[in-house]
Amino acid sequence: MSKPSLATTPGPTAPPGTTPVTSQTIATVERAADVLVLFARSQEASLGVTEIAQALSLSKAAVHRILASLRTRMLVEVDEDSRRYRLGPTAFALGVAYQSRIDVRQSAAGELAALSHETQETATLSVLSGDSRMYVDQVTPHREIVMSVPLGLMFPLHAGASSKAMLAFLPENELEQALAAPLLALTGSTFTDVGDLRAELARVREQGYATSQGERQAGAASVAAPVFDHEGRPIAAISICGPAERFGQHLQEAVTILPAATARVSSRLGHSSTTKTLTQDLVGRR
Amino acid sequence: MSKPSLATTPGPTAPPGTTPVTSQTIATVERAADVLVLFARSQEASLGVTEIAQALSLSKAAVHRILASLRTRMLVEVDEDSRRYRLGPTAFALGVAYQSRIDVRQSAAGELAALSHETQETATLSVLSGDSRMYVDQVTPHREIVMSVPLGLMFPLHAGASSKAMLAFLPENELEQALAAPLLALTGSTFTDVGDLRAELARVREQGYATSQGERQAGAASVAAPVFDHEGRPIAAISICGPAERFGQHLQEAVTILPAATARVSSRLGHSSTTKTLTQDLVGRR
DNA sequence: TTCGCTGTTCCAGTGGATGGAATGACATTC
DNA sequence: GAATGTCATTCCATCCACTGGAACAGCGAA
Repeated sequence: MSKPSLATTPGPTAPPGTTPVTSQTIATVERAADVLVLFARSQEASLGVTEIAQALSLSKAAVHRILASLRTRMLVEVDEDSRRYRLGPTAFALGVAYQSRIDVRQSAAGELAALSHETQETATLSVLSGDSRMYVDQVTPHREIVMSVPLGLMFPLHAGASSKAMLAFLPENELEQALAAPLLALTGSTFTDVGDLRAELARVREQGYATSQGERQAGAASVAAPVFDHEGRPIAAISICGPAERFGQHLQEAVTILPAATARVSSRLGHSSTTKTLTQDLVGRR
Repeated sequence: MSKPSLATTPGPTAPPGTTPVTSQTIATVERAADVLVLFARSQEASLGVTEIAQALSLSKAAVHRILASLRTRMLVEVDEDSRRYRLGPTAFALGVAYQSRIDVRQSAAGELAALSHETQETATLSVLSGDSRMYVDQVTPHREIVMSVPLGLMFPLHAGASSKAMLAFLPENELEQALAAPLLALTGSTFTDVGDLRAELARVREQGYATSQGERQAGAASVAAPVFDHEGRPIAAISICGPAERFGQHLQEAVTILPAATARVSSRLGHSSTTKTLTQDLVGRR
């Protein structure tokens, strides 16, 4: 037993992401975090104590104490009448704080607006986090039928143009880790065979961008290119997306302006041409 | 000793708001919440363990364990190189979830856009939470010089038009509680005398709206009116605000359209004319 | 009323969080 | 390149505070 026992209770909620997190953790804090995550994920506007306790396999007493604690910091609020709980203003403050800190969002905001304007389709920004990605911004064009993506939700890295754009440029070990998990089908077009996906990722590396026809969302088409940080790691992706019936044939046109836009964002984040060679090495790999 | 000892350690971070929260709480969870709140409040993009430990008077070991725990749920992230921590994507997800739940935001969005368009000034939405308020939305006009308010930050209830609009219609006991605390001056124009403020609140109740000339923010002028929920409680306020030198003289013009807008939002939230009589009772009070 | 369902509080027992000190990992300085 | 300072991280025995089952309370429905 050389490795220290990782105290973490292997609860129902998914463990680590890319980083193993070997450090000692506090079970109570993780439980409290699970409660918050449950509020974020749940479709319900408010949750009851019993409901939460069942969903997380905790005792009602424990959930009640956690909610009382979160309440003192206004992370959750209680409806005095129905005795049901909902997220509090501090949750909003955390979201605003996160947005203002991630500089990729500021760096990309202008490009999103320009891309959306030029293509008259929706431009989105996703960030990589662990083994998932999340939309953090979008700009929709002024027209009747537009595509709108859900902000703040996690999506797997094997489905959709933005996902593949980042996945393709991940370091070998992280890529393998991502491909190790079963490839769940979100739609009928999602890659579910690892071999097919590997071939697709090789294409993405050669081209520098990825396309998708309804892989994540049926009826949607998109092009996406990765954004690199100062170390040459893919940390975000910008996509242009729209309804498949009208945008499906115009993906190639969007490709002419997209990689230039992501390159500008990358360079603003300190991604130099020297680090770029690092990504060039990946092109040949299978 | 009829009252059970409330276990909560009376830490440096502010305790309860309006609701006493007598329930038993978990000190560890409150500490973890304090860490998150610190991230939200801090201007720094990232924080170190020692920094956090000092700010919250906790041991480095405790802070480290808390961060490790929050990390497993991606509420915070680590920069592997600098070993400094920052908010993680789950923080963003919580913010988005909060936004999508508070229906006052949806109900008011259209009104904000219309008000901003008509006045060519900034329209804002604040929500009441405990003994503070927070901006949750704003619409700025398309012109060179515009006023922009900070979303997600807490402000006291005695300064600014939005604050006074809500404070004036609070139930007696909550109003007294709010007035019990010392009235800190945010600018030279902030009400710091309780008597003056009471007289001002009586005016607000008669008029149905509040005005401010630089009470919260020097150089800003604003008009605000309250939004009521189905129980007749003031839960939010809509304001129109702009730079004092050009908007200061036009407050009265904005008043003609603002109360109608807030009334529409209130009624959308179930505020009927019968409950309105409840607020009428307040008008006479001193 | 009685039932069944909530959320909340109580309690004693013990498992786990605690903090001081030791260690490791970098930078920065001499 | 050794030495110093400053971080983050880990270790460990102590003891406190979190735990969960059960009892209680409050509500609406039958």
